[in-house]
Amino acid sequence: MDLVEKRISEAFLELGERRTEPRRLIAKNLIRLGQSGSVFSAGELLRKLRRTNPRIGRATLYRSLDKLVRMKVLDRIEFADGTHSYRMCGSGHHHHHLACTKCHRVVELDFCLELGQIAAIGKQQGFEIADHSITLFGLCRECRKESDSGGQLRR
Amino acid sequence: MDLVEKRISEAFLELGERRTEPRRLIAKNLIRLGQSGSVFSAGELLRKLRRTNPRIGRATLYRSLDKLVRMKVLDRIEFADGTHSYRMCGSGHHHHHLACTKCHRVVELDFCLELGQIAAIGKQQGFEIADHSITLFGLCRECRKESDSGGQLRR
DNA sequence: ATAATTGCAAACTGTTTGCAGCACG
DNA sequence: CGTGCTGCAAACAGTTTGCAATTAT
Repeated sequence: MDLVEKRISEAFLELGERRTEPRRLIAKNLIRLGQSGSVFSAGELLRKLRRTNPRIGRATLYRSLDKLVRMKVLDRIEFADGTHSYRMCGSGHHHHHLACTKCHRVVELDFCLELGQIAAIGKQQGFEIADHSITLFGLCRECRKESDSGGQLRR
Repeated sequence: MDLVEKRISEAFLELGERRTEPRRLIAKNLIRLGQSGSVFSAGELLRKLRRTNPRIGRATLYRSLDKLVRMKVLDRIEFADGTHSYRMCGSGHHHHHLACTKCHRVVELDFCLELGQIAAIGKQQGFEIADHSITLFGLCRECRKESDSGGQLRR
């Protein structure tokens, strides 16, 4: 928790500089969101921030999110339908995601491709591979239950 | 080539029904795009369609693209920056992508995760996993050359 | 001081919707 | 002929930009 807090402020420091009020507020909220493992959209977070500080600017938030994603403190998860959400990285290290296509719940996964595999593909295709993303899609336990018990409407 | 043509018209048939002029035009263009392996955005394709038929509607194209993606005739590739492009599937079967972060060139890859691995994760997390996507990101040969020879500006 | 950062409003991009009329079968 | 499909225009969501005012250092 203090770890995350530190990573956030460091991230802000590293690119921008100043320790400002809006950034503090954003950090505070992200830390809480990190602890609960929540998945959220920019809009949702903005609404939440504005409950505390109604005058916080949309652009300010977007600028911060960008920064934090680039610093890999924040994950941006792309869903199959083209939408995306944010989520604090639970761990500092490389990982992938398992996402529920119905409720957009997201689980962090530790598994990965083998490095040799990636290297081989890179060489074969003449690409210098810098990164990769793996996302598994499906229904989570809860959403599965709901669909099981009789489709959209029960009688 | 006739394979693809067939898959496109079948896809149109399967969901919608009618063999209409705009759909024919879209199919024709997609076949060509499939042959050249090009990656394109909805907007680009719309512009191209309108060179032949300036009155073709934006919505018509979007509706068709949706359909074709759902039928897996067309791939929608999500880039790390949140944008996406389309590309005809070169092969009918399951595959993944390697994308250039600079020019958005895309290569189709045959490799995949092991089924056992996916099953294990699903069981462990209580998810019913239905699908997954893997995208490798990096610089393609051409873009690598450009960046090598002296950053943004040479003297 | 002074440069970074902010809030605001307007602009923008890409996509979706509602609907009257057209045209496929 | 009837209904599915189309083109249009307007609406929409999410994000970005330009800028004058504000604020951290």
